[in-house]
Amino acid sequence: MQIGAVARKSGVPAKTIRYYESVGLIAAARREASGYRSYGDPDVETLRFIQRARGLGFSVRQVGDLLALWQDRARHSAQVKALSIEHLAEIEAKIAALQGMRDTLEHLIEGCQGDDRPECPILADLAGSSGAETVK
Amino acid sequence: MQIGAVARKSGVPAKTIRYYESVGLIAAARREASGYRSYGDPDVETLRFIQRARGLGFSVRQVGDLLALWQDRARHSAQVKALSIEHLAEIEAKIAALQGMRDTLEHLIEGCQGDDRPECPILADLAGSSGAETVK
DNA sequence: CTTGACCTTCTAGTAACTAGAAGGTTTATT
DNA sequence: AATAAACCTTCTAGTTACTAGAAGGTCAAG
Repeated sequence: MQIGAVARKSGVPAKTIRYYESVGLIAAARREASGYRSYGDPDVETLRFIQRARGLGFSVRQVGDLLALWQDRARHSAQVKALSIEHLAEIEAKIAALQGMRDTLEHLIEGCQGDDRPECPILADLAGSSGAETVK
Repeated sequence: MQIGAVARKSGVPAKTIRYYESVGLIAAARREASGYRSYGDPDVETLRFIQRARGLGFSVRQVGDLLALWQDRARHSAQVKALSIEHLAEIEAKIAALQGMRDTLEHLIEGCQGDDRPECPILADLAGSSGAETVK
């Protein structure tokens, strides 16, 4: 299989596959006589695994760790769980930060007339007019 | 005031102030005979404004727009409101995406024993074992 | 023998900084 | 005067995870 076919089957763009190879997330592919990369079905599986893990927000580095565990028959599920819990915490922190922004923003937007006059509590807040503070 | 003082007063690191200048978010500062950048109190206010807007998640580009509106006496609050609503939508989209990840991840983590055995529903899911799907 | 669909590598751009290097200026102290 | 400490300057490069584009090689069909 050439890279285009793997890309179609896995859903990972060919450019991204080359990128993953370049950063060492996946092993360098065998080459055909032409110099074209050559893949097999297991490679498609690997790319799908990567795709899903990335979809859950794991960083490429974390995906590398997961991949290693996946391919390690002697792994302990505790390792996978620990990695996942760590990532979950990061996600929750991001959610909390975004919710803080959302709440403040919603509040400010509500207070803004949104007409052709210049008065605007959003700008007033950003300017530091002591009003509703930009989240603590 | 030199850049270090403004940095302390505004809370924006000197390097970041230079960066903001380099990308045109703030005007190039006047220079002292020495070549050092020179600032006044209004500059501190501007940087605080930027700081707060960034804290609400506005992109540097958006902050530039907000800054322009802030300094425009003829602005319409509707413009500010529109920009903010747009940004709020982006934030909510991010929150939703992260919540999807969190829910899936939580579910998978719950199902994982986390012991010294290799069986792991997290890896199984990533491998595409049809189980709990990686969010729809 | 040319067209089209593939493939290759390499460079650079994206967002928003941050770190570090190499070196100039100012102020205080010896 | 010399020197040290604390500032400041510019420039380069690294961070994350790709993506776009350029220039060019390969292969099958017409």
